[in-house]
Amino acid sequence: MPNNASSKISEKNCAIILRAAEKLFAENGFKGTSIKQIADNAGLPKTNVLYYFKTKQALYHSVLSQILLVWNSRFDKATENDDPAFTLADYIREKMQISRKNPSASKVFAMEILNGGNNLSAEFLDDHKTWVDGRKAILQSWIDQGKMQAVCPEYLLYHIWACTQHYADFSAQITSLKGKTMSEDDFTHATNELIQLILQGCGLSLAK
Amino acid sequence: MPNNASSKISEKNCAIILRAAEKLFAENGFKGTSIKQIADNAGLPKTNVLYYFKTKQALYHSVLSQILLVWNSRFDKATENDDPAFTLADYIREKMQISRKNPSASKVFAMEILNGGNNLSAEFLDDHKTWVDGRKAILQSWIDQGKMQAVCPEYLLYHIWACTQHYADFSAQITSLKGKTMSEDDFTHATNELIQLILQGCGLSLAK
DNA sequence: CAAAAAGTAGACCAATCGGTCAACTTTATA
DNA sequence: TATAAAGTTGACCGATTGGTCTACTTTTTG
Repeated sequence: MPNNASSKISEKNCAIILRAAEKLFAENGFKGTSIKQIADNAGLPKTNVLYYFKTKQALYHSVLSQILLVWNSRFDKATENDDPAFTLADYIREKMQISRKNPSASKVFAMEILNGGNNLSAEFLDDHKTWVDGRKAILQSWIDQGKMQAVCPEYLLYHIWACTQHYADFSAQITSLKGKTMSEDDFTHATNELIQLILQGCGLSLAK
Repeated sequence: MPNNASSKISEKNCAIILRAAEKLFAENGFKGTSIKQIADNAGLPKTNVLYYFKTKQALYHSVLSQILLVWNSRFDKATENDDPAFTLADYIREKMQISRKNPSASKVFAMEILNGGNNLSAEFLDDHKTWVDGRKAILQSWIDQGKMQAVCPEYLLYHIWACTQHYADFSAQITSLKGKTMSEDDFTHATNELIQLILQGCGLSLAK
């Protein structure tokens, strides 16, 4: 567990371990995943995993913070002067891409929240709240400017998260209903349907 | 584990055990919950739990099927002649009520799907697909009749599920952001916002 | 090139877990 | 009320788990 990602070996092995751990935690949960499983999946002996990550909890925390680190978006930098329709459509597209490209990350996060979110740092929670407050303010200003219909910004955000994350978290259900996993085209279709639903639901449109 | 819910004692104890198990499975997952914990929570010795439910898996399956049993809705009996706006609003209201009244059930189901859904019976999966196919047909007929805008019925269902279940499954995140748990009024507000979003997103309105 | 640091790895351990067994008490029934 | 069935319970067991210890090899570095 080199704090400064020193050597090449350490960097490579940690990455392999984190990838294996993320996948297994997503499939079987924290308690349902053993260090041995992670080690086998990473092609390393168990002791080696414990060498880089002192405890299973520490490894889980690393997986979690690695996931949260990547979750930034162009919406982060949106301003009152931006166009709501374009900005929201863009945000939805980004979140759908994350669900498509990294479903395991979404699942681990979902499971963490589902179980109470007690492993999320106060720091992350603070940052998250700050981000949400910022987005709410921008949405409200768009509403005040008459750029979009008066909806509650907070619940709008919840609904966007819910729908986009659903395609990662509930992929097993969708696969079962479709009889096959969602293709690239299916994802594009779902994304367009969702953008249309949300924008129109807020009285917005992408048409120029 | 009396198959025919014979005696009063069996009935009562099974109910207590199932309630405790549902709560704990929702909080800690299948592997994260021990029979001892369930027994303690139910106020019974561990052996007694194993007397009614032969294995932990069997208990989990009982919890799961008990959850699925309750999930019927007035939408089940909707027809082509019904009003889409009213029917969908009603369905959303029902699903939001379930999230409010029985969040643990929703969480257990979510976790099951998240982990692949391998504990759901082929029978349930079949019934579920039949239900979805039926709803899709009704939605499509509403569209064909010009009663609502042309949206993909399948994805619309996904989005309704995603949003309504979000309020149960991600309650920890919402609580963290709000600084308090959602009140009855908050839930009503969220429900109205969601109904407005979905209906308007489908070109519908509740106004007479 | 030698010493230190980093990485690898098997043996091992205490704790916990799911589940069994046998002995007992309570409840239902003929 | 006698007998069977249902319910209760502690003792116990093998398997798995997270984690430690020690010894070894490889890599880095002065």
